[in-house]
Amino acid sequence: MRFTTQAEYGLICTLHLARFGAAGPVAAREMAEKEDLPADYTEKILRRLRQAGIVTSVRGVSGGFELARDAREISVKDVVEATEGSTFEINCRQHPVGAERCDTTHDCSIRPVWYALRTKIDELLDQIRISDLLEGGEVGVTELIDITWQDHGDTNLTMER
Amino acid sequence: MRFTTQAEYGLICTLHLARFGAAGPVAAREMAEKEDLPADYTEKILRRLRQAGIVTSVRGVSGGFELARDAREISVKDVVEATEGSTFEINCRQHPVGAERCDTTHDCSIRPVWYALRTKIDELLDQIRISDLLEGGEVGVTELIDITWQDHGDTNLTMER
DNA sequence: CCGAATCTTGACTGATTCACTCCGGATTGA
DNA sequence: TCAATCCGGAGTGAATCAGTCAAGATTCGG
Repeated sequence: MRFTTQAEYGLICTLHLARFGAAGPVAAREMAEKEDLPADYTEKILRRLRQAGIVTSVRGVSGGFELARDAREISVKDVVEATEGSTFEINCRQHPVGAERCDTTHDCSIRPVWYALRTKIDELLDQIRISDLLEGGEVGVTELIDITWQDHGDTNLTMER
Repeated sequence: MRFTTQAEYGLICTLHLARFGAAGPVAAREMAEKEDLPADYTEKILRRLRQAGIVTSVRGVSGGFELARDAREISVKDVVEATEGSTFEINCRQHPVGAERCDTTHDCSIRPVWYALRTKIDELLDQIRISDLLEGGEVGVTELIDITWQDHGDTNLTMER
């Protein structure tokens, strides 16, 4: 199981706009060149990000793309869902293993595993914002996530231990 | 992102053996028929489970497959890794987005996200054992996982709250 | 108002993966 | 010996992936 290049490119583009987009819209071609990504494909990804409301586009000569909102308000989950369509797909619906077995009326002890997994994945990806990836580099982000995911919303937990 | 049918079939087969395998080895064809799975494909999956040491096989006329160890000692992660090869693949190695960018010497703030996600996924799938899926049905398993995943190994936490 | 730069949409394509099937063989019990 | 089973690997059609390409719409500078 893996994410396709679209999620990766989507994050790279969003991150690029968060870094360099303050001065005004960045052209897709320029972004692709700077990030060393295939130009036409980059345009396609940016289109998806726009359709999802993550970036806005300006047409015309000095047009390009900008973040639609603050980087703190854009999660990795937003970008992944925009580019891949979903974070973790439950097979029961789109790729059922036999119509009967995967019907919701049929009792299946495996199904809760996939739902739990999806919840877990979404929780993590939703916690991580584009702003978190902007500074601190790889080491900084690693430390940040380490803290974040031991938290689960109970802020006293770490201190009490 | 999703798991292929192999993970699903792998779980179904392992679960089948946990349920009905006590009396002796179950033939692949018989299992496929009872579980309504494609016969040849089922054999292939069982082969992978055997190669991973999850099941053992007995050849000859009344041969078949049995669990290699107690169902409590087999996690969903074991089965997924056996059938799919891995739980969550980090693209940086197998599907790098440009050799330079994904080189380990290059600082990449996105990489920690994928590593954190893999850790999360593995944690959950490792906690859930085949024995957990045997009884209680879909509702029972859902409740069990709900409890399990709020635990994170700190057993006092739930009580103290 | 023309043309260059840009975004927009959708069709198209080669490579890979998925979800199987098929076949020839090895092993074992009756 | 023979039938039932497992074993290993090759083969196959369909879907998905990772892009490309072409034709059009929009905007700005001159």
